[in-house]
Amino acid sequence: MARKSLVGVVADELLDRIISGEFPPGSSVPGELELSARHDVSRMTVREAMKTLEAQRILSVERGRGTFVNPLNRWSSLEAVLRAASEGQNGPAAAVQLIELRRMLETGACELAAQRITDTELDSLRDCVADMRKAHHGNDVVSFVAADLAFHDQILQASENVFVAVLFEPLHRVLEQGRTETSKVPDIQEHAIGHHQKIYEALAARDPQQARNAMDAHMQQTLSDLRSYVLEA
Amino acid sequence: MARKSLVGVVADELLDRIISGEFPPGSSVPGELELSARHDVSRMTVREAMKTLEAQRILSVERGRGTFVNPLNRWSSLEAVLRAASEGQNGPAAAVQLIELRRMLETGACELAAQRITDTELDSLRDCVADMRKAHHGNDVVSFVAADLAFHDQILQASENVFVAVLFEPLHRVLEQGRTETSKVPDIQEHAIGHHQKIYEALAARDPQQARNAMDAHMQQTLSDLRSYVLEA
DNA sequence: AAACGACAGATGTCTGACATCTGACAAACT
DNA sequence: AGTTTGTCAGATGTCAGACATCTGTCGTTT
Repeated sequence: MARKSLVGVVADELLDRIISGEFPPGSSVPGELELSARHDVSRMTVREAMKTLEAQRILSVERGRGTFVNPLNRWSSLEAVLRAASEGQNGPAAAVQLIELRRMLETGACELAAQRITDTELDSLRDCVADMRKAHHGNDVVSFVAADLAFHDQILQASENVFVAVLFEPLHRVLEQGRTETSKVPDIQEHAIGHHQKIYEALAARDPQQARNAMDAHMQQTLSDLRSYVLEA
Repeated sequence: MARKSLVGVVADELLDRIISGEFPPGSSVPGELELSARHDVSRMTVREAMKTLEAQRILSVERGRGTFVNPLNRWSSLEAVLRAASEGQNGPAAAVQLIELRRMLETGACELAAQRITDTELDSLRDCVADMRKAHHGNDVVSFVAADLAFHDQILQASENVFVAVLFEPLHRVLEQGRTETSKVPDIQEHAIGHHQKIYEALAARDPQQARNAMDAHMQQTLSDLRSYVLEA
């Protein structure tokens, strides 16, 4: 079961203690010796755990002084920030903020893609929509989600902006599960197909503004889907 | 002078070798023993360097098999991706893509901020613009840039979206230097003041669409400033 | 031909030691 | 008194060597 390395466990536990507020930003975390005693591991293991948190800018290690917690806005790990932001009753608020972020990136990428997309990529998009239709009629949720993701991935790639793709990747992972849930509802599937179709048409027309608006409508729909899904839960 | 730790040096060198194409995505990097011999450091030092790269999803370590390079789109470090994307003659293209990304985030944040900004935050924005004017008349480039950055930071904060702030932070660092350069030109300063004024007015009116457009105009201006700056260099 | 076992090579972890940096306090010097 | 300097505790940085455990491979056995 526990397939994680000791380093990962220690890093996770330490991050949990940080997120729980035990070590607020600016304060110092216990020394390596103390942590190695607490978790019953060697000092090297603690050091490697610290290094992973330091690489994510969650901790700042200062030689001779100690190790300190950085303020949240310095963290470079979306996942860690998500964990921190979802603490307590902030889960729904964090989810909304994630969708807002996704909206910015996807609408922006879509606008760029309209100016740069190739015919081959357009064909690929058309195929994705066709796959979504087929999966919809066949009640194949897994294939539906796969085609949905492929569609958005293709647009990201067509935007020819590496950085957008990089920033979007962690979002991809985080939003994946929720997507599968909402995609189970047939009505939502139909909505999605319609929106994707319109996005495709706008891209085929190579009209940046229209592409942006089409994607924006899709995102708004997703947000409202999420709201109703979260409310009933 | 060399104030970096050995771990940092090893990690940097290894990342350089990866970026240079010596270890393409999917391939394996040399084993810990080989690297420790090459860099004349202990195995622990190499391991900690690897851990920093692994935490940034640049490497995937698989026990018993080896350590492998992830494809670029899996990397989670904007800075590392920037280094990779700027290789060779791709520097200008990467810079343009960065601005595109910044445009997405800032226009999006500005749109959100228009719906959520407080009177206190509006006052702060007004002060920033005033500071920019003062610095402009006094030929104080440093103060000008500081007020400029404070203005954008304030909007980010008013958007009340933690994730946008997190994603933007590395951009902040990367774009800082270039900003100081372009801000030296008086004409560009005047343009910036005008744009900031309009952004402020749109936010004060709490009009999301207008705020978005005002920020977008500012970003377009910045992009064209960059183009002319890059072209002449 | 399939199953098993030995083996090489890779990462995971531990132990203990020494080096070096920082901050603080006390002794020594002006 | 005020400043400098020395020393020390505590923190991180690095090293060396050892053993554990996982993976893929290659013979050997059945």
